[in-house]
Amino acid sequence: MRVLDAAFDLVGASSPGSVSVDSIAAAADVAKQTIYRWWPSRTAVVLDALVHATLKATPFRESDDVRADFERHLRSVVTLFNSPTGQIIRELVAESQSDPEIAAEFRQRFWGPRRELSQARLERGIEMGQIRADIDAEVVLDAIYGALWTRLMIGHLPMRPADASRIVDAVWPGIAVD
Amino acid sequence: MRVLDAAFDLVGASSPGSVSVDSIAAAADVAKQTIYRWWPSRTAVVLDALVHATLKATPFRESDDVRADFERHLRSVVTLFNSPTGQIIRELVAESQSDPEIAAEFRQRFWGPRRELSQARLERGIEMGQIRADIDAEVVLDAIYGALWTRLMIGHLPMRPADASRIVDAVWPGIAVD
DNA sequence: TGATCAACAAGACTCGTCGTCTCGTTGCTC
DNA sequence: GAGCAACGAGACGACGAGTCTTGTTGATCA
Repeated sequence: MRVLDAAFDLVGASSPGSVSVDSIAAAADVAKQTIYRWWPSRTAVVLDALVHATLKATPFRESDDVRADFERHLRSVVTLFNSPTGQIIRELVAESQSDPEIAAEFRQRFWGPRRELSQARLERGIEMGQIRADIDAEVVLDAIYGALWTRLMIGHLPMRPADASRIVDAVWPGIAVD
Repeated sequence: MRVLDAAFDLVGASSPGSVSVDSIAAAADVAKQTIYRWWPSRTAVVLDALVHATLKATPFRESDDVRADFERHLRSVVTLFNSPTGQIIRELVAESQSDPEIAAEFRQRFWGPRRELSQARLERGIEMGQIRADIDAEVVLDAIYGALWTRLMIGHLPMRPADASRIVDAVWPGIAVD
């Protein structure tokens, strides 16, 4: 879809919030009305572009070492956040603050599926005897991934692949068996 | 300052992004030009209102038990995020995504000072022999506080005081001595 | 071949908000 | 009481979201 590609390129390349529907329409060589025929709002286009572009991004590899799997996955999240996709995510989270519907849809279509993958990996780790069974999975995942999400949204520090290891270093002793 | 009070009340009470300069001016019984005489932009007013309202909020108590201090502080952050101030923070982080100047000022005036307090407490903990000296302080703080910041910005789960304890439970074994 | 119709491009339009500008008023200072 | 800075009130221009109109295209079916 030309519209989604144009939205992805424009939002990913420039600073969030600076991309108008007119510019997306112009870049996609499409009439504005055509965009509103298929999407209810500007942000819905951007959300669709994000979901469309990240369907296969950052998969969760399942080896026999849960900790290594998490570290690997965190590393791919760092790469994703540092890519144009990171700009799009920033824009959508920003928009979510003033639009509950976008917030709900963002959680349902982007956040939820990824959270479920992480959660499933955590539970498998428990079954495999590598992770304690009495942890609060939500809190643990918020601590692990929240570190990166916060850097994405606040921008107080850059994200580097090595940070993935350090995050796991910080959290793992609290959840590992023994 | 009537303008700051009005901005705080309006933004804190309604959903972020729905408060215009006109409505702030009307609520403060002030001409719009007066606002622009003292602040460069709408968001600057909101940021000022936030800083003004939280000068003394969530202090860091320093007992001889670093872990208890962090848990207590996290609890106060939960309260802050669940209050109208949380709405204002959400709005400012959202605005930061499209305005680098606001982002920089938000980090400098709100995020920075609070981060320094946490960092200082962490370092004192190291001196006191309760925290390992080889931790990455930034990553540890991002994991601890990022869990709450992420819930604030994504809204996937509510924040409850008990979560403060669980966050500390999850992270502490990774940073405590022994 | 020709009628029908949905999707389309182009662009005018309304509406709300940001930020600027003008003008007349207030209240303080010398 | 003259001068002046801050003020209230409100008009104004710019801009982007979303709607609406008009004329065109291209596929389907008789």
